Amino acid sequence: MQVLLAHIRKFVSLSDEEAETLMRYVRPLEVKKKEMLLREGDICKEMLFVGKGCLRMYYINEKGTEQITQFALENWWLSDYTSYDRQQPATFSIQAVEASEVYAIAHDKQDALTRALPQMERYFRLILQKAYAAAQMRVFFFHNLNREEAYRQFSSMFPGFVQRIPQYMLASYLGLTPEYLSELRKKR
Amino acid sequence: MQVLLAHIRKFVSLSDEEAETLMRYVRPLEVKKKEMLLREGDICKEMLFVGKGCLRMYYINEKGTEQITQFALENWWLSDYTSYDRQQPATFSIQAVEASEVYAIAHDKQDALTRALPQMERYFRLILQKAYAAAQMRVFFFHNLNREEAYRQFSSMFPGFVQRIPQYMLASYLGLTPEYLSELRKKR
DNA sequence: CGGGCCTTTGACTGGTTTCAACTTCTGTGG
DNA sequence: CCACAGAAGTTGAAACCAGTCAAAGGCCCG
Repeated sequence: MQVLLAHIRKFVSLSDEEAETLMRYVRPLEVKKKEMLLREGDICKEMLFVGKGCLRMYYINEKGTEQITQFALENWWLSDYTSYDRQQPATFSIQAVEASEVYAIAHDKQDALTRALPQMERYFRLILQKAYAAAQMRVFFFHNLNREEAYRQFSSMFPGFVQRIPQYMLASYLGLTPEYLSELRKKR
Repeated sequence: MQVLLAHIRKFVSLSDEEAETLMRYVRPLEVKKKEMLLREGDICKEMLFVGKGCLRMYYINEKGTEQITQFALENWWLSDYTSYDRQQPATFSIQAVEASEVYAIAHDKQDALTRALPQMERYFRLILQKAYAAAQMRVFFFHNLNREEAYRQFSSMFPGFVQRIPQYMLASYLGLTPEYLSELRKKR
């Protein structure tokens, strides 16, 4: 829980007493590798914060293969926000890539939380602003670069992460086939 | 200004008196077609709300051609959020596609605004949540569909909008060449 | 009415996918 | 602790989606 508190305190102030209050609205959970946190079609009832480990969000495309749209590492929030915002069936599934420590805030408790701790409204605004900014930059990169350049760029930006996940997941995230990624790796 | 007030009131309550207060923090501006609202390299000092008209966000890629990453129509907010959030030089430029009515909120006034009207913190959180949700769905569509399908999907989702903008801008936004788009239009 | 920008057309090119077969790695039960 | 089955990664050939380039035609706006 300390990881989450530390993250929040980077954006807003929170006394020890307020931290106590906060913890009553947070559900901590330990998940095993490959454990599912959200299934396509279910309602996304919680926002998920990764304290330790790694999650992925994906869907099954028409060819029947998994297409990864997002990873979440330490200190990132992950949700199907369309499902969360409107409480409608999810487009995406969320699964643990590694054994992970996750902290969840439920949609139906978020109102009460922000009433109890108004500064949390600001915190959520700021993390969403950063997440949206990252999404804009992602469009920039993947429009601008071809697949090969995208792979090299991504590898050099997150060298540790590339080792951490299976290659076929990286291929899926970058939008290329495992075969082609294999060819690129051979080249250099 | 009524358009903005109406939009805010869809998410949070705002008395007439509070609306008065709000207006002191908003800069309304009329822009002509092709007028620039942000240039790459400048600091994005404001969030922009489109009351009427249409804006586009773009950058110049290494080949020297404009690459559009986003459009904003009526009731949408647009900014280079990386630049806005960290007050650092912008990656993108923003320009009016049509003559437009725009309402701007300055970064250095946003704090004072949310102190004067705490419910605005909630408003911004909610519109960012929706914007981020839309960004997630966009990744879903454009990973899943090939260029032809993306074009047909987009045309059927926003038939009016496709008429409203020049073809080369649509091509740029969808990430294909004007020549190829022309070929697709001929086909059906 | 003219000039420049937008759109169309066609030939050629290449980056990337698909498919199928083979090899290597990994984890689970005996 | 080893064996083995399934999962993950590699290789190569053939096909295709989409880009590039060049040139001509259409259309908007001054």
